[in-house]
Amino acid sequence: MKPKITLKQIARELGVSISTVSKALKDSTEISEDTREKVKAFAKFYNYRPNNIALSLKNRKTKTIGIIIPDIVHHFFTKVINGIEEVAVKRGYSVIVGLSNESFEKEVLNMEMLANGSIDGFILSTSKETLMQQDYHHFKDILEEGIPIVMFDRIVDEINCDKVVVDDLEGAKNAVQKLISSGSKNIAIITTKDYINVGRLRTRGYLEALHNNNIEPKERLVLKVDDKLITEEYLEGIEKEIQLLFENNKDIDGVFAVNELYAITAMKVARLCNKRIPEDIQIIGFTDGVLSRHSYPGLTTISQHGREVGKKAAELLIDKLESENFEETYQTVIINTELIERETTR
Amino acid sequence: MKPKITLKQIARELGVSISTVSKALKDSTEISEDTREKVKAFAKFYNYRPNNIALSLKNRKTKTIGIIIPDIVHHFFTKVINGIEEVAVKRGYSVIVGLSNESFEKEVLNMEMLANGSIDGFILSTSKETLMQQDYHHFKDILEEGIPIVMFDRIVDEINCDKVVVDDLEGAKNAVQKLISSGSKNIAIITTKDYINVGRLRTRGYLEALHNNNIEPKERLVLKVDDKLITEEYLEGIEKEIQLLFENNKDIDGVFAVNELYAITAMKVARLCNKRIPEDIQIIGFTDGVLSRHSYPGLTTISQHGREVGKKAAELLIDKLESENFEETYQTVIINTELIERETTR
DNA sequence: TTGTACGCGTTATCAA
DNA sequence: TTGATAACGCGTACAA
Repeated sequence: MKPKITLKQIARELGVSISTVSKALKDSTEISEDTREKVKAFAKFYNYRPNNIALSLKNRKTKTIGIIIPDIVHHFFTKVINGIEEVAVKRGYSVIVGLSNESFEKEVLNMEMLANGSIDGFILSTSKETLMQQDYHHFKDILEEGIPIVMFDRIVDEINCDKVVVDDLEGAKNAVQKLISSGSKNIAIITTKDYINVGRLRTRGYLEALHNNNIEPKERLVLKVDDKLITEEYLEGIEKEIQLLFENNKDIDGVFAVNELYAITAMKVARLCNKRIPEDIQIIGFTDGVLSRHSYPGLTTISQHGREVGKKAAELLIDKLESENFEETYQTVIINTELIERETTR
Repeated sequence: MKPKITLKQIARELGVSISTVSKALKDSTEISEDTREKVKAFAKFYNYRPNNIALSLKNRKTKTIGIIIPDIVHHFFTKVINGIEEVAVKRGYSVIVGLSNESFEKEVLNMEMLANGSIDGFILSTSKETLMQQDYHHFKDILEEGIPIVMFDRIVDEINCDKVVVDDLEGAKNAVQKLISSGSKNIAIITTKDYINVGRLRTRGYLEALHNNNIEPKERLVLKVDDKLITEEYLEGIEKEIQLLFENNKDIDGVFAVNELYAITAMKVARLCNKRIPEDIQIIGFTDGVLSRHSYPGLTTISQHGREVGKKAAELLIDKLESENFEETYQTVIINTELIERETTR
């Protein structure tokens, strides 16, 4: 076993001082050609690399980004991480991931932990519990400490920081417009409870699209699923709720689901009701997922471009981190959505 | 803005020495009740928390685990991360994620970067390129440096370290046995090229199951897909290959696919060939994914228990990190698979 | 009971 | 051209 070598050890072996070694390795002209070569050869032989921790302590910069997300087993978040990581490595940063598991407490703990020197800034999407309780003191505290935050997707309006969001309103409008244009008359929406801003915006888009086409919205066609953690039993719960929606509203001929799971479940229920897709009923989802592409029939969706969200978020954060005069000016970047037509629409 | 407070600042404010503050905060009896209270009150007010970086430097332990995986947009890996994170936080560790993107170079770079003090140990799954090139010097180097590694799923036999694997052989045997028991006579396997040990083992399981049932394996029923990075065009490539398999072997009445994507694609092709599932052809996959559960019809699969893999890997690693006398004894833990019957088998 | 000194690994400044 | 010293933030052995 040969543990990592340090400047000190090199210095001792070569009979020079630590600072000489340090300078030699950085090609400082202060050091003679001779010793420079000697030191570099030795360092190379022993595969010397500066210790990141020591550098972090000295520079007061860790060159790592903390990502806090509610759930990693989720295609959208995973795409976002991918995007973040891509620009992070490109700009010399590492990425440390904390999962809140949709819990307020875990979100707070995780952030406090990482904020104690482990990271230079955060990129995060808020947990459901946090959104529900509307307790954002941890975000405020961390910003107060001078640690920048970039929020994405599930953002908090009350917090003043950079944000990257998907164009939920416009995307939803496009989705519903597509259904209308293709002949659906009675369009249901399967959405989340209102405290999730994402669901709220998509619901608004649904209503606006209806309005633009002079269609009277009907309360009975709006299903707000109680959005808890996804467990096996809960899944059945969603299915039951959607089943009820279909049974009580035999006239439904179009469905806009605010996420992939709801859309897929709606397809399943439609099949159970012997409705043909897309002939009898059109379905459209909102997601970036794998399910949509590989479902049968292929699900038409509004793609969220999660990767772009991540890339943009990382750029915003790193720009802020590396700007000398960190101006107190924040922006909200909106990433456009895209309608991907597959087989569940006509 | 109120930046993080340090021991030094507390000491200065209170007119005592740094070590007094340090001791007071740890309830040392060396310090008088009086100053202890005073210090603690002050620290609490200013929300003092020790700086992780300084602690890491001092203790020569970062209390963080480096995870290196080929691809985060992948349900199995995501489950594994989930498992790792769960036991990591429970035992006071953070998790830093590096993506190799199936590239040898990125794998090496990422590991070298993190090995310079950022992490205490690695949990990793090897990239395809690394497996293909069979160049494992970076693993050796890092182990040499005294940094423990736990490999999972795509392991490397030549490297001496702890490993956690799914029981690919047994799982594959069970899958094929299920097909045989349910009446399939001509069972095809859709697998990867041999350099992926996982694919190799599953292929062996397929052959063993056939053998156990006195069925002669047929070369023409074995499809080894050229397993590159998954892109849109590549996806079509797989589909074509499978289509060819079906067309050239009209007698196929059972398919064992070594991953979810192949299985789903096989289902698609079967539909195109007007084969009823499971009446005319049974299909079974090998995965932990979401696709299987939500596909139509629901895909029967061998579940890999990714979460368990992650949990076990994290336990092995942390145990090793925290054992005083890090014995040079390594184990390979095998996580059992489970047959989950859905609608693609009879 | 409190404080001093040292070390973790590095770099920057200043002195030799 | 080289080296000693201080500093980043913390904990601790030892001295006062």
